[in-house]
Amino acid sequence: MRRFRGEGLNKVDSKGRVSIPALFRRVIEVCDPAWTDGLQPELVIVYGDNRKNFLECYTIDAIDEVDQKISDLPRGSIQRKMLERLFHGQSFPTSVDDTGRLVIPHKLREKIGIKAEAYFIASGDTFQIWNPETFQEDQDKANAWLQSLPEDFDPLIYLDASDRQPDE
Amino acid sequence: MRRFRGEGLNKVDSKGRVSIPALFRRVIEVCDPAWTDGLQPELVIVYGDNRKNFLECYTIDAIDEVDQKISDLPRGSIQRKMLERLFHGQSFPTSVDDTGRLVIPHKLREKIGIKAEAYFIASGDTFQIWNPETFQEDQDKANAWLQSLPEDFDPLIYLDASDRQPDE
DNA sequence: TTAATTCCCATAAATTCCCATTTTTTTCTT
DNA sequence: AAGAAAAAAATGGGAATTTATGGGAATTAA
Repeated sequence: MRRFRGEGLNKVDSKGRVSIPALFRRVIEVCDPAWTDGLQPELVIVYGDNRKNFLECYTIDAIDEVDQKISDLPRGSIQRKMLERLFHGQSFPTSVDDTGRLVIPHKLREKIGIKAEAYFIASGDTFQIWNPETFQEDQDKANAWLQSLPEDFDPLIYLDASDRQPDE
Repeated sequence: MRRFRGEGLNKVDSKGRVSIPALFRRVIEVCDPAWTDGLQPELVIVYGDNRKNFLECYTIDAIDEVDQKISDLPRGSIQRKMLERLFHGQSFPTSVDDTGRLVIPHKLREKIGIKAEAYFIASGDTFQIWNPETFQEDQDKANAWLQSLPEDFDPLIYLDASDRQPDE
């Protein structure tokens, strides 16, 4: 399973069109089982979690995996209802056009405050679309936190945490 | 099997006509075995569960699946009787007209309190029609619940629950 | 025969498609 | 290693199509 990597800043035109970073397009293509050369690879934009001020973009493979897990949850459970609303309701299926662009609907642009430019950043098997200023603020916070750590602290130490039990 | 995805808010006119979000129409078409280009694709509105304040719309494929399961239940059982009443009796078969609209009968509009606008939201292999205000109230509750969770809580964590055994 | 429903047509706005140009990156050649 | 040529990526604009919506005539039902 290919993963997204990298970041990018592109212009958004008056129709809401924006180029997807070329590296991302390769991943979107490979992760759409129905895609073949010449077709427009599909993806799904999830936007419903109002605690997040960015759009989360899923490949078809990634969203299929989520859908499968949702359908494994008990019918009628509150968790299932919430996740169905978020991933089935508050999401937007779309595709990459033949010039490598995506159309972000007006409503979604408004939601995250995108005007003339959109910032893209990889996040594992999804990527995020931010208003550049909003992202910068978030990044500043992250940097401040890093600054607060000891000079020789290595963030990689966190990786080992996943080997341990929760109460360790 | 295609699934519904997305949401939409459309006007209801004095005749009860309302446009179905275009993305939903594609799914309704594909999931009607009898449909072919030019025909009006069919669907079924289920409205009998009075604990729900929305209409649930089934594609032909989806309702066929439900019918099959009902007919597998023992004749005369209380379960079968209930489901037959709900899905066979308290349901309304209809079709999408050639301008992409649906007519919601007066009785059904009244039942869920629809006046000038109808809100559509996907829910897997069905979609729901709500009075916009009613949905918003429901969504406000969901949001409040999300807000009450820890800052970094990810609803996706529920998905992993399906990997575990029930008593784990 | 009134009222309700269906059918048919019209239009404005939004979206998609198609093509052209610019910019950036890569490759080739000297 | 520099510059030229080629390829790929990003961007812009207009035409064509689709969507959402409104209204009237024809048809059906009560």
